[in-house]
Amino acid sequence: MRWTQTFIPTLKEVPAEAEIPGHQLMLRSGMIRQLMAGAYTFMPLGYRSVRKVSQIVREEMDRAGAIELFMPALQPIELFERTGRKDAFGNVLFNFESRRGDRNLHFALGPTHEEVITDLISREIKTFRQLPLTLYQIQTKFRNEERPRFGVLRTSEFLMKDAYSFGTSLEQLNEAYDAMYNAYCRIFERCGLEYIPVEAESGPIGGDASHEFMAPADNGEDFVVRCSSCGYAANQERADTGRSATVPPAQDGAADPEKVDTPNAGSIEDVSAMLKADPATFIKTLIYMADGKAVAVLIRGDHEANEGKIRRALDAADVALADEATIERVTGAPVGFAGPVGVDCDILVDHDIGAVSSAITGANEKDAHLTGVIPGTHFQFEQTHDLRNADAGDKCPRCDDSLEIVHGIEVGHVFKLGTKYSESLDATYLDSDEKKNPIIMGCYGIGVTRVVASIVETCHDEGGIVWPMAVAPYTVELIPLNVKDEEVMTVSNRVYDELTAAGIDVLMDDRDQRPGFKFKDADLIGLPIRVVIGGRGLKEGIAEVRRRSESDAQKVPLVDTIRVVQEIIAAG
RNA sequence: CGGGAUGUAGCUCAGCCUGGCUAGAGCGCUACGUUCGGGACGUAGAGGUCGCAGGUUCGAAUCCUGUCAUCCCGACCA
Repeated sequence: MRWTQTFIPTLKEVPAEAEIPGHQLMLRSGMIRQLMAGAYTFMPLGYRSVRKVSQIVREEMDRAGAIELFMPALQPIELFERTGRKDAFGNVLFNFESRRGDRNLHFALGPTHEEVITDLISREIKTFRQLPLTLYQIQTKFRNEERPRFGVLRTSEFLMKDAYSFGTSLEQLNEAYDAMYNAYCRIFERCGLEYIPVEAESGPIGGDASHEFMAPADNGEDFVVRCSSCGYAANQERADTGRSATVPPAQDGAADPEKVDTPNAGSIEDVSAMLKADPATFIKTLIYMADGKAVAVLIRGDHEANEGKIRRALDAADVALADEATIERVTGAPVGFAGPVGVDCDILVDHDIGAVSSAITGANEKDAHLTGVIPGTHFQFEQTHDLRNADAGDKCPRCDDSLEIVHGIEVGHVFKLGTKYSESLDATYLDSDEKKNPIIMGCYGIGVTRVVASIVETCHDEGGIVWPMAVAPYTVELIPLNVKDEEVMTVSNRVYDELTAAGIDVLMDDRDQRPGFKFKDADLIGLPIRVVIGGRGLKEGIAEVRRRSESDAQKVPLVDTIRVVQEIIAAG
């Protein structure tokens, strides 16, 4: 492709709306343009990378035995009502009505395709002989993001590969899951994207039923907890801590807690400022409703409660913070003054509480707190649990080292669904005993446009993008330094034709611009290999070949140019 | 959805607080000339309903009210 014949509007200045490097670079390199918040046009350059990533995804899905199909983005709302996800998605689901003749039809724009594919399978699959089967598509998804962010990283419309496996047994599910997991590793490796597979929150199936693939990036919205010695990695919601139970014995003759006035100070922050005390000496008492029953959850003041862990500790199906009325009934005080001493419900205690020797807690009385509260003495408990988010420095659950926290971008997710959708949409098969069973499903997603954004976000230097070879919009940027010089252009055109004939994606910057200008743009758009043809080099019969990732160019005899480029490509 | 900020030329921004003649700069763009190996220079130009609507005022980019849009922080995220 010749630059003058395509459409690559680069920007010298950083657009005001872009905050993070990846967004700035995609805008500046002319890869994307914004239409509105959360919706972007992929320009010719950006779209080439999208297609390269899509192609890698497609090849690896095919290799893993998945079969491609293409489903409608436009879907009847009724399917989401049947699975209960109309309410679960809430405002995130685009749904609207439209007239057709004298009828009013109610549609959704697909946020993902479990419903559509399960409905399809329910109609077409009759017998165990037709299974297992894994289907996938690469399609635009729609989610009404409350807050689109970071350019193409978080949008209301995005390109996603979604795959669904259907089987008759847990073994078939595990086989499909493993195949997808391995395919994902290959995909991210081929894309040149650093990734960490992490254990993720997986709902009722538990265990290893869900993994997220995270690209480590400072601007990532997710937190990954990992151990650098044993490789344990999990997202922050899921991560276990290697802490153990500590139940202190009751102390005889310990002084009673002292009540202090804390007018209008209901938060840990307020009270710690008022009493000049470290939040780590507080016990935070959160009143939760677990399957309709109130529970007081005790967490150290400087920690974050984790609802998933609380739910599992209580073996409850549903856990949520209690409403004000419940809190007042249980504690006898307004919100903000709950404490474990004298609270009228069960208590659930985090591991770290046992180690607090003398704590500040709510007094279960308006505008008052207790100091000198001794766990095990002033309130009793028989067991402690892991109830909070993991933190940097916590002990690893698998080895003796400690955990660290890194930011990450979620680029893929594999999930053992089980029979949630097959049951609600009646997707069943007949087994060899002629018995009807729900099909066992898995779902597997990769955000294609998000992968592109993650690569740009993580692969760049001061000058611009530094594309990994496999996903670069073009592999080579060929720069004739002076397009008015006939000899330079003759040679450049020849090299261009030869590179093209060798099957190499080449972009020739044939614009009538000064060399410095073109070099800057070349660094910006960041193609992996730069070939420069200039009058000076021509006198010596050489071209300059430079990898974008290296600072020095090598002088190559003109006749060897193609070979050298091919060698660089082969070396990756 | 809660909090904060911004909206002036294609882009980046000044001007607004303290209202006043024809609304500015740099970059980009057009023409001509000089230049030509890391974002050149000169000359001459084009380009603006100051987001939109209403109000206050003799007079509004500037003050007030509303509204829309975008961005940031937080909540949410099958």
